Amino acid sequence: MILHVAVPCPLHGTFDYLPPADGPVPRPGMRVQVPFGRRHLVGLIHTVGDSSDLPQHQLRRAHAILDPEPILPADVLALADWAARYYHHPLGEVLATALPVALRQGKRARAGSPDWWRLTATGREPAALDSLRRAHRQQALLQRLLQQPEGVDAAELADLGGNWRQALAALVDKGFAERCTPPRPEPAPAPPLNPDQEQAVAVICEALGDFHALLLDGVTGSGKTEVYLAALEANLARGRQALVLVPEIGLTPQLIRRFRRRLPGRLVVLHSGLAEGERLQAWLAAGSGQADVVIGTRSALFTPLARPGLLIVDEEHDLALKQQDGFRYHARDLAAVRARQLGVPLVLGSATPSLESLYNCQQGRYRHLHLPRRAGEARPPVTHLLDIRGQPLEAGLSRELMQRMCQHLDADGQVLLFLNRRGYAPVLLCHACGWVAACPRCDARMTWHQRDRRLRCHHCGHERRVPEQCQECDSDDLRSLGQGTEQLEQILTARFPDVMVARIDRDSTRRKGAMEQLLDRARSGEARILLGTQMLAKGHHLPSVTLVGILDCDQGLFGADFRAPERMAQLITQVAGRAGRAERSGEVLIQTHHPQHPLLQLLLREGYSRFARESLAERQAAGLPPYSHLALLRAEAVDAGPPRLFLQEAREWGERVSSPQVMLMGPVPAPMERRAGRYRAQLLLQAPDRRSLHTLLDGLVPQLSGLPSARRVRWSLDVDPQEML
DNA sequence: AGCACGCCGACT
DNA sequence: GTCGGCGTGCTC
Repeated sequence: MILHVAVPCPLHGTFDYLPPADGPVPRPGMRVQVPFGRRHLVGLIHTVGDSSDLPQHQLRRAHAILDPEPILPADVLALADWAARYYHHPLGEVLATALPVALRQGKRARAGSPDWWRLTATGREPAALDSLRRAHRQQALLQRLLQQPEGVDAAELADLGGNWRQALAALVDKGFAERCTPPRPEPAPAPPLNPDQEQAVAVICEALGDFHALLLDGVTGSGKTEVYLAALEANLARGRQALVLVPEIGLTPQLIRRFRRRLPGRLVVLHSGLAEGERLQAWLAAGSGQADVVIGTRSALFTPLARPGLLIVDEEHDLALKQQDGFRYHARDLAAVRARQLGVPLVLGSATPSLESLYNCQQGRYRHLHLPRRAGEARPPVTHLLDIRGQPLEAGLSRELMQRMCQHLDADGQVLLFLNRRGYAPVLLCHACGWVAACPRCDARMTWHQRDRRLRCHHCGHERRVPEQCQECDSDDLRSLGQGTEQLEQILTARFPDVMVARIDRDSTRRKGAMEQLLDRARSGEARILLGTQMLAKGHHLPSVTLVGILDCDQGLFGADFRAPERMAQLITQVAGRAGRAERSGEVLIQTHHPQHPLLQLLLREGYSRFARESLAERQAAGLPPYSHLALLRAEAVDAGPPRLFLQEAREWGERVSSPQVMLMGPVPAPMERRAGRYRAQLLLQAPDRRSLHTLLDGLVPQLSGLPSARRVRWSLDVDPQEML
């Protein structure tokens, strides 16, 4: 018997071992402890065979099988295989992303007791709460537990932040709280669906039990979540589990709470922010079938499911679904592979679907479901461009936008301002000599953060104090250029002293729970001006926003990346979607220096779907994805020479093995050549069809690691790159 | 990746 | 004479 084992190393293929002398019968999907060179690694049995390409005497014996049963089912192994081949990434590393850290390290895969807690009879007595007057954390926790006497999932207690575990232990010590079994609460009733939603739900339910790919294309506020919930309920009623992927878990606490309230089964959450043990327990609960719904970020795609029935990818256009380093997979694309393998439907949801998914609809590969109307009474917002050419601006705000803000605030409305630049100002400039503060490690300027008197590079994280004088001429006339969210907040606080301003960006939400707190203030109406970056654009339900202002959309019009216009359109549409979601209709104002720009005109006059259709036609004419296929070979090093040399050699190899229809472009320096102290370059491969691209990569990738120049660089291959940076 | 081996320069 | 720099090779 020969074990073909995948080991967590950047090496392609599997390694052959003799089975251990004793222990369980080895089967694919079990972990094995193996000697590897001078080390001992935890590998995964990929296949069990009866022969090896190597002579018997070169094989070593595995030390031990670590699992009594496979921890990965055949479908996850098959998915990993497919992904390793498609992304040309070492199988062992692919499988490593599939496993929770605890299992990668060889810990036992044992399900613990459920992490659910409730108050004891003593704990429910008023005296208990009184006795905790001096222990705020314990008091808050007890109050939280009082709300749900039948028990609370520890994952929800984490919302309390801080050291809640310690407080819980104290309550248990006092005899106030105890562990309990998860109750099955009565789910909250579903609101009535409108005909479009009904129709979408009907199609999804019809598809249950077989593979179908469905694109749920619903304008913001159209009630996609209700469609998911209805589909999840139907799937649960068939006794099946579901997997729901979201771009970033930090942005979806509301969604999770809603799922918990509404779904009858047990829901587990999987993301990188969880403690190792929590993550393992959630993962095991999915694999054993104890969890009914798994909601997680991209790596949750690899979660074993005992009785899978439905896959959902929410915000399928979102970039965060594609891993940007190491094993660069796209969770949406792999979800399609997994759904097909499992024979279950895949639902991709978005208000601004990716061009790739729309193309798949055109080709008849995906079925296109539309939710063209907002749910309930909500009407679509009215959108206008504000021509700011030659206009005086204050912190980036035009007079007209300021006036409209006043009107909306006077009318008891709420205002949301979007500015995609955090910090006080993106440039610090010497007015005497023109010197600007630049990052020593990147080809980029440092952003001035006035509040903590520091300059920060947003590309590498490099920080320094704000200099008092110019570093070139010693002048102390340093000025800022451009504006960021911090400056905007300052101006608004000064201009509207009676109105609370909530700034939501990476700096103001760094603290755990800070974002939820700020959003709560917005939702309660306490804060009436909200301003922020990207993170404000994503899916938050802010029902009383009546005016949305986009301060600067012009970068999106002239991006170097061919996907820049599509990203801009998605962002504008998503931000605009925050306005007028309840009974009030909303207004959206977009400041621009290019009011006549055809892309903006098209988006505003015709809407996102029409914009997307036109963009697809342009892609077709230009032979760009999805009408062709790309792979990007990147290399970086402390010096500029080695990356170019490596890529040049790669190109020469590529030309030798490739068919003439595959184009090799480069090597060229990356758009920001120096970043974090390293010079970066790239080689772009473009092919009219997947097959010729992959034939080339099949021949090329094995050569690369053997190249002498490969040792002098860090290189990586990105199949279907989403960003050319 | 990790960890060895190996071959050259500056130190107790 | 050694300690250690990182170039090179290998892992079933």
